[in-house]
Amino acid sequence: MEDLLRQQIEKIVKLTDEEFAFVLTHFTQRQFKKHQYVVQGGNAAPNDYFVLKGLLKSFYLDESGKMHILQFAMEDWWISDPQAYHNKTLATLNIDCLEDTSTMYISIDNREKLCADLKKMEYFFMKKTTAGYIALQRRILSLMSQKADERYHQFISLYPSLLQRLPKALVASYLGISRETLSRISAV
Amino acid sequence: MEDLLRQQIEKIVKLTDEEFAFVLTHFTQRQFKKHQYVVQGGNAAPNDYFVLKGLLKSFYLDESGKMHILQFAMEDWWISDPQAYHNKTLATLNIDCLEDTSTMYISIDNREKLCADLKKMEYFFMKKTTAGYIALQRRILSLMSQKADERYHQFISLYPSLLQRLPKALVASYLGISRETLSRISAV
DNA sequence: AAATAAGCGTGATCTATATCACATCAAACC
DNA sequence: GGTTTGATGTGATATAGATCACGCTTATTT
Repeated sequence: MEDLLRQQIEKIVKLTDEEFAFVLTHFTQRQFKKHQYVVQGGNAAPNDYFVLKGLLKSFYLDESGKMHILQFAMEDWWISDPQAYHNKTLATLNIDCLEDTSTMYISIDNREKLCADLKKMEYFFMKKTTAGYIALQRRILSLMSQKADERYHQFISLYPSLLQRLPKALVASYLGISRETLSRISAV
Repeated sequence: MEDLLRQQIEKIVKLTDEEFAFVLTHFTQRQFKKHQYVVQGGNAAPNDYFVLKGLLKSFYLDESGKMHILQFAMEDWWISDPQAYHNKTLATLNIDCLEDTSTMYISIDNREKLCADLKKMEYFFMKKTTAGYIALQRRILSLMSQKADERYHQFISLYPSLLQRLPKALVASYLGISRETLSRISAV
């Protein structure tokens, strides 16, 4: 099962069995059930979760109580409150499970140790973060330059498998539109 | 003048004079004039620019020709087309100068060499990228959860000095609102 | 098996913001 | 020094999308 993690890392840096075993000592496994919270706003959130199985969402609740979804994470994806994680502050985001979920997480302290001791892993995280940065920039452009229907169609073509596991209302929230408007958009 | 760069790096990692001299060998200085393009969509964009003096913007032109500003960069900031830079692909963004500008840039190849030879610098870039990721996530939330006037007021309090150097129409484009709407928002 | 909640669609209405159209003033340029 | 260009404000109008309100169906829960 940890193979999933190794495969992902090895897409970027090659590891010996010993090195991967060493990497693994920095991770902890943890299971969650559907509806269970992984991170709650106001609490510490010192872990970054790699998803082995299942589906989660991270979201922000604004002053009026409206939910805004920042990210989904399914198999082979990572999820955290990055600000709380890297700056060791309290979470402003929430993360909960849309399905029963199995994860491996690494604490920020373990990550810092791992990067110090195995520079390959620092390189891996660098690549991962850079790719994430580029994806976020694309999402900003999409929010600024595209209409609701264009964003929905882009989502459909970008994440067809994810779409099938999500209620439409959550997709709408991720895209920054109301569920009623999304419901009126033709899927094709 | 390179002091500005050294100061920024040393906020995160300490460098000896020799190390900084070595870092500097990976950078090149370049001046640009107001209105001059630094990166043009469709061309290669293999450099990341650190601003010593001046002001630039990066922007995307959508199919209808409308401009969407992703970023400004003034003294002590960095600017590039991250996707073109890291993936060594052609630029989809444009970068031009709002004032006469003086920069130091590092090519992606030099950056890779520098990170390989001086791990401290890999750590520095890691921190910088992570901070950027967090900032982009905040901007996404702001676009999704805040009204035009709230975003404008947040911009004013976040970047008061930048505001004074920018025409309002560019601020509006950065915030994802029309210049007319921004003009109708009271500044206080 | 009944009861409650979640998911989805759809009509009616409202509203924030875009768009179009000018006018004014300052700045840059020939 | 006169002229084009850029920057800003503001009225009038249009519209994408939000919000409110309802019904129907399918899952969960007890």
